[in-house]
Amino acid sequence: MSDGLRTGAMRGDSLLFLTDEQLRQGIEAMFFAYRGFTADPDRILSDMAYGRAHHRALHFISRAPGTTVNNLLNILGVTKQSLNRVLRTLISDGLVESRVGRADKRERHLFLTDDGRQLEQTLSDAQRARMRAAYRDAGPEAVSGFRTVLEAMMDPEMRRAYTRLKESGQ
Amino acid sequence: MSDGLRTGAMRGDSLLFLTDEQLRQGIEAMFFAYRGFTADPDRILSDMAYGRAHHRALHFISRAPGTTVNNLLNILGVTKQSLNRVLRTLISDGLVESRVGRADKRERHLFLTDDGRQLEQTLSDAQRARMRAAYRDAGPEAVSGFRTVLEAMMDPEMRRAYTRLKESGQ
DNA sequence: TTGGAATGTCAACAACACTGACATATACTG
DNA sequence: CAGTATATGTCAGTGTTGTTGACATTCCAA
Repeated sequence: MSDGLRTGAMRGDSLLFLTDEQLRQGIEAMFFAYRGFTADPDRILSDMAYGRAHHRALHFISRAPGTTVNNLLNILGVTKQSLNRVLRTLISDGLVESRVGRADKRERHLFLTDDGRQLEQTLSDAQRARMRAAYRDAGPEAVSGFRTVLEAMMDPEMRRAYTRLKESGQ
Repeated sequence: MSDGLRTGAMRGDSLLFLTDEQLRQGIEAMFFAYRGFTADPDRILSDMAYGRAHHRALHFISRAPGTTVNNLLNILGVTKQSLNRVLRTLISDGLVESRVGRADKRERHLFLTDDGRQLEQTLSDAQRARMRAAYRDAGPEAVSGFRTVLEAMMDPEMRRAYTRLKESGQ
C-alpha cells in the first residue's frame, strides 16, 4: 500500500491499487471484516429467541421512529413476508409498537417500546464498541477513506437511502 | 474510550469521528455496502442451484488450491457439517475435486476442476468489477484507509487468516 | 495395541430468506 | 358511487445455510 500518489500521480506507477490481486484482497477484507462486524450482536442474540434479522429491524426503527412497514421493507431489502415474521414476534414480545397512521390509516408506524429501546441499546453498544476500536486504531483519515469506498460500493438506490438516513441523523 | 490519542493528527477538531452518530453511520455504511458487495454474484447464482456459500467455497479453494476441509472450515467460520453439504454438491457436480491426503489419509485436499475454475472466474469477475469501480471512484488514499479500517474490525484470528492469504497472494 | 484426537459424513432441525395466493382496510379517481 | 390501486397482514410451500448429534475412519502416542 503506502503510496502518496493522488494528484499528479495517476500515471505510470499508479493504478496499482486496481490490480486483480489488490481487488481480491479487498474482497477478502470485506468478508472477514463483516464477520467481525456482526459477531458481537450475534453472540448476544444467540441466547435469546432472536437473530440478526431482529437486530436490523430494531436498528432502523430506532434510527427512524415512526417509519412505516413499507419504508422499512425497502431499507432492509427483504420481502414483506420475511419482515412480517420478524415484526410479529417483536410486537407480540412488546419490543415494538405498531400504530395506525393518522393521515393514511392503511399505514402502520413503528416505534420501539422501552424494552425495545433497551435491547437495541445493548446490541448497538456492542457493535459500536468494535467500530470505535477499529476507528481509533485506524485514525480519522483512514475512516474517511473507509466511508468513501463503502459508499461507492453501494447500489445507487441504497446509497440514496443511506444518505437520507445520514442527513436525518445529524 | 477517549484515550491517548495518537500523535500529530489528533488534536482539537479530532475525535469527532468517534461520536456515536459517526459510528452509527459507519455501521449503516457497512450494512448497505455489504449488500452491494454480494449483489452481483448472488444474482448470477440465483439462476443455478447454488448460493453464497458455494461462492465462498469456490473463492477460497481457488485462492489456496489443495487446502484441506479443516482449513477451509476455519477460514469460512462455519461447521464442518455445513461446509460438507456445500462441498458435496460442488464435488458431485464436478466443480471441485477432493483428493485423499498422501501424508495423512484422513485429510481431503480440495481443487477446482476446469468447470469450477470457470464458474469461480465468472463470479469473481462480477464482484471485482464492482470493487474496481468503487476503488476507482474513491481513489488510492481512500482505498488504503478502507483496508486499514476493515483490518482493524476483524477478530484477531480472522486477521491472521487474512494476512496469511494476503501474503501468499503476492 | 489400545484409546484418544483429528477428520470427514449422514441425518435431523432451526432461522430466514423466497414465491405465490389471498384477505382486509383504506385511499384515490373517474 | 363504482372500480381500481395501495398498504398491510397472513397462509402455505420451498430453498439455502446455519446448527447439533451420532458415527466411521484414520492417525498417533502412551
